[in-house]
Amino acid sequence: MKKRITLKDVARAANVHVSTASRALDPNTSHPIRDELALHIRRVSAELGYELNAEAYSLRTRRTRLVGVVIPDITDPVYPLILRGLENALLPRRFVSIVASLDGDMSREADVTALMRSRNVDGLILGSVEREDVVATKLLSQGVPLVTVGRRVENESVSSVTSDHVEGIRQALAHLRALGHRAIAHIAGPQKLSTGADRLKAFRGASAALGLGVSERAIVAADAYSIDEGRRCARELVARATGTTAVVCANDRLAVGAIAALRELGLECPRDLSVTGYNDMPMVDLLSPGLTTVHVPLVEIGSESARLLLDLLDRPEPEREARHVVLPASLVVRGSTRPPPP
Amino acid sequence: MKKRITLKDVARAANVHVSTASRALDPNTSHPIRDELALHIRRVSAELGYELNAEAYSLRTRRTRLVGVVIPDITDPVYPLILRGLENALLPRRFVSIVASLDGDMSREADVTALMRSRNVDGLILGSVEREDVVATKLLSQGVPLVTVGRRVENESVSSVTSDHVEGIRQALAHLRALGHRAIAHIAGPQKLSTGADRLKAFRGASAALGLGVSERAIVAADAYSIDEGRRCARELVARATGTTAVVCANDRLAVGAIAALRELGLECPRDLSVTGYNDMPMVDLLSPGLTTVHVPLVEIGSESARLLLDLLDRPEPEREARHVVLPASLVVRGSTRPPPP
DNA sequence: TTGTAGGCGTTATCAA
DNA sequence: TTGATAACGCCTACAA
Repeated sequence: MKKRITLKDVARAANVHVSTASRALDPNTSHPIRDELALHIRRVSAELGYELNAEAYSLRTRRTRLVGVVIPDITDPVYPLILRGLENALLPRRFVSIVASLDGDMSREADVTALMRSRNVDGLILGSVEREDVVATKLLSQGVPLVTVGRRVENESVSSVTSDHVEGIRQALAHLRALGHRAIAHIAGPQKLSTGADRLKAFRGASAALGLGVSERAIVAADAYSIDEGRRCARELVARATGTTAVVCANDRLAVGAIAALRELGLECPRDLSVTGYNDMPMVDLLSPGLTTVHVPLVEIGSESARLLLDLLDRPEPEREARHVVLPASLVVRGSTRPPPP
Repeated sequence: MKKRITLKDVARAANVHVSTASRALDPNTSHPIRDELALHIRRVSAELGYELNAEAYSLRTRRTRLVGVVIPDITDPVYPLILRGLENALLPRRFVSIVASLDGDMSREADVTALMRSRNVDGLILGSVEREDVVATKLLSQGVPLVTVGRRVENESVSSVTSDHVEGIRQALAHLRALGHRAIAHIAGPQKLSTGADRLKAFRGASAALGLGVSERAIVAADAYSIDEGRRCARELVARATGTTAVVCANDRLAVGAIAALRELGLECPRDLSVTGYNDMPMVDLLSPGLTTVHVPLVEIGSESARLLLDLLDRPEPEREARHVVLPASLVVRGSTRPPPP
């Protein structure tokens, strides 16, 4: 590995002092430099192929242009899309992310964020938070710039980007009702998570608004957004909510598990029971039946959360008010829903 | 944000000089320090909650404990698993990765690796390389520690971790042959990629070994590992390779696309045609029919490649010979294969 | 066995 | 408008 060009090399080649070179290369500080000279220095720098040394810069300025990203489970297909959005927004600003997946083990949250802090990340994007999240709360109190993505914490002073659960769930219910369904069950997400709670609340609200009675026994909450939990909840529903003709699931994985469990019980979707999901994750259009689900702009959710964080970082500490962005969600109808059996 | 504890703080609190503190905290250099004193310093350090400043350390030692990872497309479900393996191997060594997805645009490879180099990554893990990869070749010549994952470059001096294509494809063909198939086609991967070329070669080899004639018109190569290309290739096969009863695909996405295209043409898999994939990516077991495919230990491929890179980094420059790890692959039979129609 | 001093590459402050 | 100098936090000869 050849020795890298440093600022000193550029300065020497341009016959100026390093401090002058430093200023000339940073648009923010190049004002005092004679235009002609600045141009010369920049040219020399380019010729030599000079590149700013990231560590030296960070050591001096205490900015790393590094953001930490924590997600619950990278094998959940929604996260690759969110990550893509993040990158799209981060790279043009020359920020880089270090990503950690908790792989379903929330107890790792503290360790992982500690590791990121030890790397002096400028800010954190958290996709793994619970509604009451001790780690997030502590980070906030320590003044770490924070944005949650996909989920919220109850504390309103943490910025967030989510989808419009109220509208998404409303559309799912309205669609089912229009098909003729009246007894509609809900497989809710974990109530520790804002998504689980928000969608359940949306389910109750929309049911009432559509004149659908909600029986408490037609609601069962999953412990995790997994296919297995979807299976379990579907079995429970079948056992205790007879007469149900449709089930709105809080998430695609729950829906996929539910459909599989129904099949194992001899019930065919959509013939016997209609099922909807949430997220429109990749591949659900290829299943048989294709999943009717609430489409969420996952890539935009990612890029928006990065933008929110960059915004925070651009602002001086006192002006860092939290913002809450809600992106539109809308139903996409496929094969897993149809009118109820006669 | 409170001021962080520095080594100087620890030294002051422990009544020693910073150099002593530095030595005491690094197991490699603590030999000269009096055991008792070293212990004391470590205790003080822990009490104060001292953490090494990553940038200062890197600036001084030219090591960042950062590795760059380049993958072709993060929305391809095989990569999240590979990334998980990478993390598993990297985190215990306190290495962190910065990941970039090319999103199918190979021309970004140079920029992305340049960005990573500008961040002074200790090494690179490349999942996106072509067989003749100019970027990889240049990086190698610059002495950058390099490992390719999932794919190889022709240049043998770049370490790689791949699956056993020969055995995987052989098992797929043997299975089809045992079911009674004789006219077996191949949807090959892009021939620019080692996986595409290796699996095609394996297909020819195994066909010969099993006494199956290979008609050249029963082989069509995709331009990318995408569902759409799978569609296109399947249509082409149907048009020109009549009599085919089974098709071995170089990749699951190609297989998924092929099955969809067949259905659009009124051919049902597996009734009319059997199809196999490669990778056993998530969700292919949930499709109808479930995909018979070659299972590849993706997580292990990831962790092994990280281990290979860490190994390189542990070695002094001259001793850095390349290694090529091949992990076992084996067929998992599901619903997409059955005996040919009579 | 411990302390001293210099420097990694950069930016910020102060003089000129 | 430019230059000199110190400092960011750490490691490592070299000296003691």
